[in-house]
Amino acid sequence: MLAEFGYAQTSFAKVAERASISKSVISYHFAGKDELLEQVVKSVYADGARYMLPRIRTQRSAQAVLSTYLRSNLEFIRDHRRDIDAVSEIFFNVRGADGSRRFAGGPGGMETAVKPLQEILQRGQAEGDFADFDTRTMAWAIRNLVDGVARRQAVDPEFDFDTCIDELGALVDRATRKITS
Amino acid sequence: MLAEFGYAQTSFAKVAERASISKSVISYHFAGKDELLEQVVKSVYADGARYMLPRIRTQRSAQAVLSTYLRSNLEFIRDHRRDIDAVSEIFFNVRGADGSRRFAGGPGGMETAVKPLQEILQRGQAEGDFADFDTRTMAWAIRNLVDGVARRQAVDPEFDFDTCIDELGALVDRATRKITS
Amino acid sequence: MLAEFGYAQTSFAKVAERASISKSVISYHFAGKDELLEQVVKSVYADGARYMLPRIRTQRSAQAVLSTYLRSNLEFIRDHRRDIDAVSEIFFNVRGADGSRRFAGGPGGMETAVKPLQEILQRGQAEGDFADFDTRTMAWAIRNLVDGVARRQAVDPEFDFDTCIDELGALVDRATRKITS
Amino acid sequence: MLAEFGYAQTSFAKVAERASISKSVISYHFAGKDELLEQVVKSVYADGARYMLPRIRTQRSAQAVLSTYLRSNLEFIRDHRRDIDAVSEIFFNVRGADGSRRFAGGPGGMETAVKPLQEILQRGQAEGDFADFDTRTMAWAIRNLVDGVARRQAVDPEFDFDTCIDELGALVDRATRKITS
DNA sequence: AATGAATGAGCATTCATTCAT
DNA sequence: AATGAATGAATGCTCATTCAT
Repeated sequence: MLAEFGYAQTSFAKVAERASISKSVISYHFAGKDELLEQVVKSVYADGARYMLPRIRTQRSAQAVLSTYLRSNLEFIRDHRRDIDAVSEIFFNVRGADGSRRFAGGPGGMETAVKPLQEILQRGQAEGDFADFDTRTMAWAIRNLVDGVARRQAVDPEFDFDTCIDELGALVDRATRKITS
Repeated sequence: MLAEFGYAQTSFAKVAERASISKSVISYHFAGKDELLEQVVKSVYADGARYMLPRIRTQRSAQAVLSTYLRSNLEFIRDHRRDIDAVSEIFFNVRGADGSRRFAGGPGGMETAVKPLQEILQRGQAEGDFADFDTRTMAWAIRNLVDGVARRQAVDPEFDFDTCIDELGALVDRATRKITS
Repeated sequence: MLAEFGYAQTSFAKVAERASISKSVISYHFAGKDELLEQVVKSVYADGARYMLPRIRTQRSAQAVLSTYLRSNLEFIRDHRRDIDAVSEIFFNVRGADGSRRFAGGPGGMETAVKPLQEILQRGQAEGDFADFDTRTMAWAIRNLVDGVARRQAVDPEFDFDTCIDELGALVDRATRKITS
Repeated sequence: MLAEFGYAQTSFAKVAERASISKSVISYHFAGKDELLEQVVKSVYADGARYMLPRIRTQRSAQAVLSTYLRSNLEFIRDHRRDIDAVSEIFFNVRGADGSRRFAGGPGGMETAVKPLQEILQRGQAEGDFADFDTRTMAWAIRNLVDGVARRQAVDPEFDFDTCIDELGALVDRATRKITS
């Protein structure tokens, strides 16, 4: 729904009609629109973590962790396209009264996603596998690469997911790996 | 306005109040909300092209062109933050009646941005400067990196633009350059 | 309301204020302005039929049927002046996007009213009671006579309904009856 | 314009666009919307009088005057369909602030049309040509018959004007003529 | 637990009109 | 004489939310 029509065009009325429930049941179960959306975000992030973490945990080296993180994240996006689109809509659109993005630092916010990634990168640099880049910028860059795939998937008819996973894996590898002569 | 409150919270009424004009003057000058937003997008893209193109044209090699493209694009984003945010909002939110993104392929759409970038990458590969990657995926990746900066700028208090420009320049260089032993 | 202020001056806001309800309740109960008006028309026509039909059905000869049709229709108009005025407003004013009258052929449209009248006239001619006139023109003429009474009632201070019923009955009788020497 | 789209859908903006003039020129030349419409009504009524009066004046007997009045009026309606439709729209729709019909008694109002007709009928009764009916009701009835033709013309695809003129002439003749044995 | 009816605030848009040029 | 720009009021309608049942 969110994924299909976008945030601005998604109303309780439409959601309720689509789900064959009454509008008021939404207000009944959630404190408000924002709480409903927060639940959606939390739920998708939990699903994502449930898929990715077991795969990542089998890895030892920072390099392998990063590569597994990237691959499993992209696989999750590939297999949960509508959910991911919905979360993008929410993350991008939900604002407080002052106009600030509500999900900026909260659950599902970028901070939550960037921090652990940055830690992997720092470990890789400490272990001598990664080149000497700014870990925060690299962490953001990788997140942008991943999130961008969700958007590309939505609009690019030439898009092939498996090629993309391989290519981005190679790209990130080249971008992070320390060159040894 | 758009940059500050987001698409869903930006109404004619608020725009008019902010600009100290009447609501109806907006409908008077533009055929509708969508036309107004289209004008904003076109105008910002024209500004961007006016800034970037002269810089890019001084370069010869694909490598230099790419690096200048990236740097000048980031500089433009740095110096036109509100405009860029506004365009992000519009690009992400404006939809047709069927829910499809209206700006997906049009002026300012991703296709318009990805195509020329892809051509630079193809030239670089032909000239033997760039590694053997999928040019379309790389072009999208670079666009995502650039657009992600606009978003990071909006939410990351630790963000330093000049570091970011240098780091992303190096990142893209490592990700594209052919390794010669 | 419609009867009082006319179609163009009857807005949701005024209706709501008059009825001491909120504007939105109108949109809640009806799909739109046109659907609301359609319901009004249907309802008044149903009332009219409920009044007229039992009276007409007691008659046998086409002459008696016509005279009872006319009299009962005028009585209904006399006793439901506001409703009739409202329906006139709607019938005359509601248009499609192309400017065509929406109710021209539909329920409450002239066709619906003219057809059965024409059949009575044809039967009367077949039975030898009515003169040799064009039944369609006569049917339209009788409808115009009847509908005109609603309008006259609205503007003519000298108007007396019972005189009018008698006079129009005699008029139509003279206009339709076959002269036998 | 009025004839085509109806009163409620006819705005200065549309009129101006159709006429290739600026909106403001309308407000410039007329005191307001109502004055403009009044001019339209006056103009059409003057045209009607210019067509009908010379024809009527050639007649002597009330019977001949009535028949010529009817025929020439219908001919004028046949040949000025759009104008007549426009006037119907105005007459039916223009209201004062209190909701009263502005043109009810004024130029083009029913009173103006009914009075002279009633006088013809009274003369005919005095001269012994017409039966003993209520002249005011008959005058209104004839006006309704005539005005109804304009409406029928707009919606009835089976309508044939020349048949209608002959039939209504005969109808009114039967309805008014004194029966002499 | 769930809902249908109702609501006030807000929406983009159109209206006839004004006014400086 | 004529107009383009601008406006306040009003339009039909949607919104998330409330509340009695």
